[in-house]
Amino acid sequence: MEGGSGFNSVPPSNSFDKSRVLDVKPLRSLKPVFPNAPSTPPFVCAPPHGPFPSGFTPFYPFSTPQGSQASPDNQQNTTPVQMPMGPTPTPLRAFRSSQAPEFSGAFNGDTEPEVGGNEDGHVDGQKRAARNARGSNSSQKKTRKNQEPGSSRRAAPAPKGPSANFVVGISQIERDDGSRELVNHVLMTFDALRRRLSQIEDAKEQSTGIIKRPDLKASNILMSSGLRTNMKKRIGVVPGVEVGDIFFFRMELCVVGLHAQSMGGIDYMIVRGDTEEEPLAVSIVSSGGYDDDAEDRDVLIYSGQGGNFGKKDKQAADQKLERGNLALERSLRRTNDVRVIRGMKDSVNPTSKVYVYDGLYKIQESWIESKTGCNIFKYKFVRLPGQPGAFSVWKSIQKWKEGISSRVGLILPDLTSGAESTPVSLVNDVDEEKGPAYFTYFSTLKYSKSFNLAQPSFGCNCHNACQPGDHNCSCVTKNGGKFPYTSNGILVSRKPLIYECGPTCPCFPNCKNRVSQTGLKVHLEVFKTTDKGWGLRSWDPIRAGTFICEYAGEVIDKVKGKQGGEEGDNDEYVFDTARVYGSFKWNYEPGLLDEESSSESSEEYKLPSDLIISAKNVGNVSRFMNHSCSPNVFWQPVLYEHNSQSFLHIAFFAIRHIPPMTELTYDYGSAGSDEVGGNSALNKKKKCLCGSSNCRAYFG
DNA sequence: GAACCCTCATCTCG
DNA sequence: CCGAGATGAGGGTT
Repeated sequence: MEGGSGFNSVPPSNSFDKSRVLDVKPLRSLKPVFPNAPSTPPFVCAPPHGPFPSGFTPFYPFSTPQGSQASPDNQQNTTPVQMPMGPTPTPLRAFRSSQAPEFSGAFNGDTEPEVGGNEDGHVDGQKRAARNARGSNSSQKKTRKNQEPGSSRRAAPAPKGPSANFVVGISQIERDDGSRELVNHVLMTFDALRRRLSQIEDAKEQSTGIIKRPDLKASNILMSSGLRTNMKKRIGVVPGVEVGDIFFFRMELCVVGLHAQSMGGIDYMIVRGDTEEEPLAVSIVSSGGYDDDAEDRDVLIYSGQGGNFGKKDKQAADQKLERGNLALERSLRRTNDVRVIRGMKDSVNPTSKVYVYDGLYKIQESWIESKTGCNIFKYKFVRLPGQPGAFSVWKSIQKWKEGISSRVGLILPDLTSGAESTPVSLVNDVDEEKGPAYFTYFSTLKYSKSFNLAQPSFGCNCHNACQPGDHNCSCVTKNGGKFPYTSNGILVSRKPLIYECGPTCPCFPNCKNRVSQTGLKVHLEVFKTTDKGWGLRSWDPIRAGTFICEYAGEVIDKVKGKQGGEEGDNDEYVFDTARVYGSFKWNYEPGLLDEESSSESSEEYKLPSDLIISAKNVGNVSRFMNHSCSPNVFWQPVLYEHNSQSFLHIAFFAIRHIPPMTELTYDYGSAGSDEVGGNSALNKKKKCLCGSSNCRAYFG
């Protein structure tokens, strides 16, 4: 693979290594910008193929015992996609007969079927509010009746009462129908709360060994505050949720309206036709509890629910054609789209799961299988064509990792030549360029002198790993008494400055307060973008708050002026904390918990002094991260000691959950206008290519 | 391993 | 008979 063109991969030497030479000019976001269309859902919901057969089919319950409804055995190896032996789709004439023109749109979200029952969630909201009140969270805003009795929400979409529709900034309409911004906001609030609750839990004495569920607590608070969106159930696309989006908790699916059941795998709604009501499936979660067949990328064999399979001390039984199973059956006949969420093991954190929204599917057939004498329903889901890859991307990555198929366009399997514990691949699948320009890989900062603090500084005295609740640990104290990371190493809050344990501290290297010093944890890839030169992305899913990498390079001494002489002027690889960075909010809102001082959770950086780093000649993966005006990564100053001297570092963390193969970006900020040389600062600005809806057009 | 939470279905009461 | 509220069942998750 590597013998080829361009450069030689020479064995790594531990000393100064100039061998990792990649000799092409760097390029970093310099092309003209074509702003993307606003973030509409990435695909249109087109009917999968051709016109459907019309007319009636005789009522076709597969509940009529297994007779002719073949088990897949006798058709297993035939082509899966076209015309199965399943029932003919019944057109949806029963609904909106007056104006349902074609079948196609009728059930895919264009026209909305009536929703029966569950007129709203307020009842539950109140119940929960009451429940919470007796618990410790008494501070939630009261859920009010935000809908007058008798006003159907469909009939009266406009906000009614003047102020009645706002709780924590989300209007009733927004709670019904979301948007990308809203979904992101809700998810970020959820996770910020969750992290904070974990932090509180971590800090408790071990004696209270009760396992708490911060995810449930967080969602509880959101739900009872009305901080959620897409509450209105719907078939098809959920506004603001995109194919490929990932989630780490079932509750996240709930609060954004992707899948309302907190546990159940099948979510459905009652749809009212002219004559009768029937349940139709809107979404399913396949998470491995049943033996679903998820080998194929576009096909999913899904098992019905119930029957006590896999549960201990419960008698297995036949599954019944009711609830979710019934809804799936009806959806098969109605051929409506069903959202599919695939859950799988999180490779980074094996005890938990990742859920990938894999877009819309249709149910193509169903049958009954027998397992240990009991009947199980099986449903064959087939993915609608034309949607962006989601689960399939995961499958590919899995193959790359197993070495079964190598990455297309792979130039180097590890451009760090072992300098990092996790390899970083170098890939170009868009053109012939063989790699970025020469630089030396180095995984941290090169300081020419120490970072002077007024007060002398020393590490802690812990002799094992520092404990979150330990007030004798000076490192914890320096962080305001709050451990900056959760037990699985996720950053809780942005802060003016984070104090980690350093080489001076006697605590073990596995101390949780050294997150930014432990090297890369996710498998990154430097890749050629189509219009921004080289960029950075990850093979692994990344949780919000995950440490990604630090900005490595040579610290520039301001006194000496511009290092590197003339070239300093157009050094594209400078990181400067003195730039102007737009403020943004990442932390939990203290009002949602019983916490007073919001000043304590300031997100403004406060540095002992400015830090300028150049990664032009020496650097790590960070130098490839491009700018975006709506980034998914932010930087955070981190301080730790070495030989009684403090050193400042810049650590990058994920703003939100980042699906695999999504480009990682952060906000480069802009040079202040007070820069020496007047308008030279302006000249240095570059056109932005981030394409986000709130793009500032220039950066740098 | 235990302690959870959301929705739907059904029941009760006015 | 209807709607509002209460209660129970169901389904896995972390």
